[in-house]
Amino acid sequence: MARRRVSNPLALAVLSCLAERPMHPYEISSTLRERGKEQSIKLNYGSLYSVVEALQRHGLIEPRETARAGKRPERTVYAITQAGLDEFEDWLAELLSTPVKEYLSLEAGLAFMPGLPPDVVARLLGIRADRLKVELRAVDAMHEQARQQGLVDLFLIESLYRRHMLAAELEFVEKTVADLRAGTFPGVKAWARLHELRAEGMSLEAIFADPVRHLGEEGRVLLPPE
Amino acid sequence: MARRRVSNPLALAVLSCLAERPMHPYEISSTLRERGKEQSIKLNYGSLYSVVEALQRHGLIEPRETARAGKRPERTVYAITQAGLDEFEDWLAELLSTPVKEYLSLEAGLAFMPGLPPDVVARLLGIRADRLKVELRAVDAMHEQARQQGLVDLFLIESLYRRHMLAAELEFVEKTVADLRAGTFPGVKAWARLHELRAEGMSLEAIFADPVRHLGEEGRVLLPPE
DNA sequence: CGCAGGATACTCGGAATCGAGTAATACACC
DNA sequence: GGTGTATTACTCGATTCCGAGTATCCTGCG
Repeated sequence: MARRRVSNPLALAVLSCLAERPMHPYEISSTLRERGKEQSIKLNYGSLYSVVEALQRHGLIEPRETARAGKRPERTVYAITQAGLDEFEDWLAELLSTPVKEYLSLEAGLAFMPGLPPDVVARLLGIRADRLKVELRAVDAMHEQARQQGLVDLFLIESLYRRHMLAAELEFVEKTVADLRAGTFPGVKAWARLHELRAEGMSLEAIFADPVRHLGEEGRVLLPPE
Repeated sequence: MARRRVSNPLALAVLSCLAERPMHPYEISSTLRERGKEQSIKLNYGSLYSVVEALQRHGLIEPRETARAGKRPERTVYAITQAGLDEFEDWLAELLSTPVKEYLSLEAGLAFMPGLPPDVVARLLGIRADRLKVELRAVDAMHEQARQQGLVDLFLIESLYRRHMLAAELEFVEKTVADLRAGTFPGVKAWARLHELRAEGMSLEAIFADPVRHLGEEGRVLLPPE
């Protein structure tokens, strides 16, 4: 992703619009919004205009005409160049063929999960599960409506993917909550004990200094591997 | 996420380390790396030092001592404050309980998928599926090794989540490839025809002007809803 | 006819990001 | 004792991001 001349995904959206026909920046943003693409690509004005400028600088698009209606700010209409078309296809091919490491917010949360006691984590993840269900219902309602308007899957595919991933996350969260609640989550006893001691005023440093003594055999997992 | 004083997730990682004991920035980075957290949180030096400075500015951490060994650059050791501990717990709770809209790169790719012909897309997604399988095997090997070293799920949870999501993505990609190959993907005929016409030199604008004529009945989906 | 409210069309500058570069020390090995 | 490579520990500034703010125009309604 880093080696692309213009790396903001919004640039791909701009190229995609201009591959259809010349437009001015604001028209691009309206078109994307109308088609629901702003669900898949972060769209904000600041980025749009700087991305358009960068695309022009690199010869991927070029200004076609600058019309001025009345005292409005002038609108510059851009057209895609051959280099831009090539870049669009190449970029799209890369996006489809090559997984990139994404930093999901839940992954960050889970990475530091032991920082809260297990019963609290179970409660919080339970809340997340409820919210995911709400989101899933909203996506389903949207699909229902889109289908009634005659839209085929071809134009909903990114949303279907989104739904699939939401459902997968829900599955994982619910399984984790169940394990925590049932006490079958490996290491949960030492984890709970650690937070009890902390609540009694013991410092993490003191607990880590001799985990087996403070947390029992399960505390052994805190010792360095060697 | 926007209302947090320091919004870079790396700040959460810093707080998490300092909740254990005071450290200097470089030590934080080594600790995170050692524990594999840099898989879940983007860690680079530039961000680390600016995040530490921001945390200090907001009173979430404070400098404890600045040691200088020889002519080395001085190392400032930071400790977490009570405000920092509160922020850590609150942030963690939010991450666990509240889904946020993430912009996945495949979602962007799928959103503009019709920009390439269906057979090409099928091939590209096939490549992606292969790469996902490679990644899954790598994750599995890592887990195998971690378990042999006595690590419990508690410290692998973020990686287990990652694996779960990778598997879900693979499932979606394989299903889509199968539908495309079988020709059962809704709208695929018009989509393929559109790229044939383009290859013959017809412009997208011309095709969109009268989709039903150029693409047959299936082309109707390109007409505006009304 | 006047005017509120929405759509159109951007601008701006402060904040965040990033990774290459630097510079000192430690350690191994010949 | 010299040399080369790895590790420690950061710095810097060029880019990128972003969203609140601004200014104009259109439209319908009383």
